[in-house]
Amino acid sequence: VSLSHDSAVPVYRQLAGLLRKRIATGVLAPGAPLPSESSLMGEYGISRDTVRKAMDVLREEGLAVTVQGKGSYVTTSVDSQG
Amino acid sequence: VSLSHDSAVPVYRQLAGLLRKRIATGVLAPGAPLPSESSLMGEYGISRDTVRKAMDVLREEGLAVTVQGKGSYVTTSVDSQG
DNA sequence: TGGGATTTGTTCGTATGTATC
DNA sequence: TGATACATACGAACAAATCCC
Repeated sequence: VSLSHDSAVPVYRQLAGLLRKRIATGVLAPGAPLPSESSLMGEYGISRDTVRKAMDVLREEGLAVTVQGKGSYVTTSVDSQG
Repeated sequence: VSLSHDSAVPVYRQLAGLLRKRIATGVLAPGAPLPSESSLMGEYGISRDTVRKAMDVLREEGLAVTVQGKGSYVTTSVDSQG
């Protein structure tokens, strides 16, 4: 699995889609920690800025929650307020 | 206070003028921090590029100084070298 | 109590591409 | 052609929260 800079789809959206699929398929279960920013940077050879934009997307979609100093986690029922 | 895209005056110059007035009237005193790029982006619904162009104008006029990782500040006497 | 490592939060610096006027 | 404006992407610095020893 890799990301392309030669795509019409921005890299940060490609990464968001990739993580979204892991969540949808249960590879990342509710409450599970998502990879840290630095690990995603290293794994895909992208900048922190791009990683964070991808996380922004997932948070807006309600799929992830982030805690400063800890990390990001797949949303659980208690994280949802709807 | 808002900015218009339907003006002969570019948005970045409108923003520069708006901040210049705040400085002139003392709303923003010497040494005071100016709003961050992201807050100005959000407040006026404009891009970072446009915000930065406005700050360029203020710096050229000697009204503001900018420090990476910190922010921009209204010029004080010690900031001036003339 | 303290210090270091890890992680996220926020800020500015720079470059490139695209679209519009 | 050039100025304006937005989006994307990578860097760099500083700040704050967490965790562990």
